[in-house]
Amino acid sequence: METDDLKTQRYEKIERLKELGAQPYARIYDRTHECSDIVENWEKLAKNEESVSAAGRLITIRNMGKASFADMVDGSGRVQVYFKKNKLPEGKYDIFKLLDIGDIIGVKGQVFKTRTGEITIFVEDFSLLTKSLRELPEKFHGLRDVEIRYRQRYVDLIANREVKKLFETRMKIIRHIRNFLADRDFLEVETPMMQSKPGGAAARPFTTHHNALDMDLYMRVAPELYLKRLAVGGFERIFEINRNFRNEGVSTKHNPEFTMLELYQAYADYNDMMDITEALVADTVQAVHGTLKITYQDQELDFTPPWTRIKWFDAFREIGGVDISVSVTKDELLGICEEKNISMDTSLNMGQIIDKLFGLTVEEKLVQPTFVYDYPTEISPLARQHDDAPELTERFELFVSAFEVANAFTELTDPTEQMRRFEHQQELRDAGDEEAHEIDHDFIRALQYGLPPTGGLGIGIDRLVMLLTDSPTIRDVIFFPLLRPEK
RNA sequence: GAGCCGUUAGCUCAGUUGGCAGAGCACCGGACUUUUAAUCCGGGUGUCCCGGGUUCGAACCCCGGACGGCUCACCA
Repeated sequence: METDDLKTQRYEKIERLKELGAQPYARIYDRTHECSDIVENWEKLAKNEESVSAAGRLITIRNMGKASFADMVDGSGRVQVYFKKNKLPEGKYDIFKLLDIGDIIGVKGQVFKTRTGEITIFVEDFSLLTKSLRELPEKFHGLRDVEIRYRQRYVDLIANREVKKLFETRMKIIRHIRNFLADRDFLEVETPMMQSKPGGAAARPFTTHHNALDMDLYMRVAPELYLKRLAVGGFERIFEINRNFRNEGVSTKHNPEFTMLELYQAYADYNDMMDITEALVADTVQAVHGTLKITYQDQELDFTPPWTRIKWFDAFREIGGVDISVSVTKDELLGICEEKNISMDTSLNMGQIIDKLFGLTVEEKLVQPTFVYDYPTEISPLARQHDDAPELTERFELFVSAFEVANAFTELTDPTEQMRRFEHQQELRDAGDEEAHEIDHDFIRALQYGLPPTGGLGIGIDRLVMLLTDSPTIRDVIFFPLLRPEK
């Protein structure tokens, strides 16, 4: 046999099937049960001698001459099917013999239990519904090659059932979060993904172009500034779960497009945001695992509230071993880096250095859920400063297993102060910090109409899903992670 | 963007000192009417990622490239 030709073989089989009266690509099939229903309710079904119909993909075939067993899976699970030549309509067994692993079929028959105890459909009649032209990966080892798994996720989902389960968990987590927020009277809204001015986070955007209007547009790096505009408009409890796009590195924790929850609550502050974060995450962990203690990459994580809350400068000193105050100078910081053998790009600005140093000395040690709060104003351009300490903001981040999961603050509502912050950002930008904010005059205008005191929260959904599914890389929780094109 | 590692049959993987390209599953042919990674007999289906080089001879050694993974950098 020539090589090319599994597909050739299968095209030939299609012709033979057609000659035998089978349609290789059927329109529809009426099912009475899903596979798992049949397995769960088999006693009743067998006793009543009910004829059931089910459909699914053949994943194994054990041929024994004039009879054969096969396993069939549908969206619910797996069931065994039994084809016996003299129980099928005349000539139908010849059609069965032309079926391959990977084909999708519909079967009709009675349920019974084999002498080895396997619940099985005794097929009285069946139809080919969709012929498969490609071989599925080997049944025993499954599909391991991560490149094929990510590029051809459809094969991964067929070959590795636990991958399908993982994504089902992802969807359940998101649904759970939506329900949690709906129960608390939050409305889900949608704001622009394409923005003429990207804002709301310190990140480099993707650029695109609108032809008819001949204008450059940016894929959003965050919905924040639009959501706050809606808060100005009178929406007191809103959230958005949607994609953000950042034109930055790809890693086990970063994909260029990722899913973010942002929520805003009027007449609330960052303490309320800590409470809602704790409740939302703990509730979701409980819903997925039935417990608040889970394992992530061999680490025990305990989500039982209350979680540790530590001030940013206290964390820096107690956990990072960096004893500084908010009046620290750039030279002092660089001295500390040298002392600690941390290589630091000296051209970075003050905020970038202090943020990076915090990341390197503190974050990696925050394994159990920990709120770090009261961030420097320098690195928090959209957060409200403390009344009695304007160099600090009412902002926190949540860390779990050494990575950031949430970021929240009491929103800055004073348009004059916001303008000052934007102007400072613009200076940083002019000095070479490409991630610093541009001035958004319309956002200032919105604040001038009056944003009520508001608390805001962002949670990285992909990272939360990683934690709850014990996934070592973000690519495992995104159906189609970004890869370079093939060939 | 940098360093390290990987790429061999549809899939999972071996491949000796540089000397005819291998196994299991899948697939094809045959046997088998309750199997469970069914079993038994027969069959190897290949651009060894790509392009150069060294050599009598390269999957193997050297150079360049592609894609992927990990670590770092950047970030969430």
